[in-house]
Amino acid sequence: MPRPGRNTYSDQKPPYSYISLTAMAIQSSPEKMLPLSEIYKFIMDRFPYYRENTQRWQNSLRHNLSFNDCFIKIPRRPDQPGKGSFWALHPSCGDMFENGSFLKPADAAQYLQQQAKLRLSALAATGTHLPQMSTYNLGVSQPSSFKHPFAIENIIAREYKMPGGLAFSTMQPMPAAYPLPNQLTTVGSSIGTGWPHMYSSGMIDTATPISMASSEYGAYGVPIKPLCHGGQTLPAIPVPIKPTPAAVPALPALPAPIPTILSNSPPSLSPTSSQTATSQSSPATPSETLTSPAPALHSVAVH
DNA sequence: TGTTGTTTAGAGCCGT
DNA sequence: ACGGCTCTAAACAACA
Repeated sequence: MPRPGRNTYSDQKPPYSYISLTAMAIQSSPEKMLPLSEIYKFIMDRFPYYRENTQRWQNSLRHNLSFNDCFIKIPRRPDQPGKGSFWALHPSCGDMFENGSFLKPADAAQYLQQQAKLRLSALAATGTHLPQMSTYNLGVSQPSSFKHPFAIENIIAREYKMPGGLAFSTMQPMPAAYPLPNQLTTVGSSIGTGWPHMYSSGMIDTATPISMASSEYGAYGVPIKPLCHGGQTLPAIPVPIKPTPAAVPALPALPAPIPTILSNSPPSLSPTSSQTATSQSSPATPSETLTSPAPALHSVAVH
C-alpha cells in the first residue's frame, strides 16, 4: 500500500477518490481548512496525474465539495479578502478518513478485510472474545430514503460493515499494519489535532445543546481541549453556508468515545505538505458565531 | 473575465 | 438486474 507521497504514483491515477484527495488536502493543512485553489495545489503537487486535464478533475472536485455534506464552506473574514471560501471537513468526517478509508471503496474494503483478518487472528491467538462493537444509532439516519454516502446522516451514524459481517465502529481504532493516509497530517493525528477551526472554548457551553458539561469531548466525539487555540480571541466556529433546513433536532450526546490516537504517527506525508498548507497566509477564522453547533444535517437531493 | 460554487444529468464500475 | 458509488460534463450564477 503506497503512501500518497510525492511521486508515489508518477503519472498513474491515484487510487483515491476526489473526496479522499480533498480530505487529504484539508487535513494536511494546520488550520484544517483550505481555499479551493490550495486544494488544487495540494493535489497537483502530490499527484502528477492531476497536472493534466485540470479543467476536468477540478470541475469534479468542485462538484464533490458542493455535493457532499462532509465538506463545509467557511467564509473568509472581511480582513482577508480573496476569492472563494475556505473548505473544511465536517468533524464527523474526520473519522471517516481514518483507518485507510482515504482509499476508494474497493481498496478500502480490501484494506478493512485484511485488517479484520489480522484482528481475528490476534484475538484467536490470545483467546480473547470478540468485543461487542458499539454502534451509534443516533436516530437520524433514514433507512427508507437514500442518502448519499457523504451525507452527514450517514457519516455520524456510520459504522463500517466488514465483508465478513463484522462491524467496526468508526471510533474503534484499527491496527495499523502499514502507514495510513490520515497520518499524513503535519501536526499529528487528525483526531488529536481535532478541528481547531470548529469550536472555541468560549462557545461550547452556551452554544451547544449537546450535554457535555462533564466531558472533554464535544459533539461527534471531538475533543474540546485540543481545539482551543491558545490566544485565539475570535470565535473559531465555521458556519456552514449550505442552507440549513428547518431546525434539525439536536443530536443526542455521543457517549464521548475517546479516540485512540496512534502515538507513532509518522511525520508529514511529504516535506511539502506543510509548505503547501502554510504557504497561504493564516486562513480566515470565521468571525461568525455558530448559533447551532450542529452542522447542517441535511442531505442534498438524491443524486 | 476568470474563478468559485451549485446543480443536474448520465455513464461506468462493482457488489449483491 | 439493481443499487450504490465515482467520475465526468455541462449550464448557470455569483463574485473578485
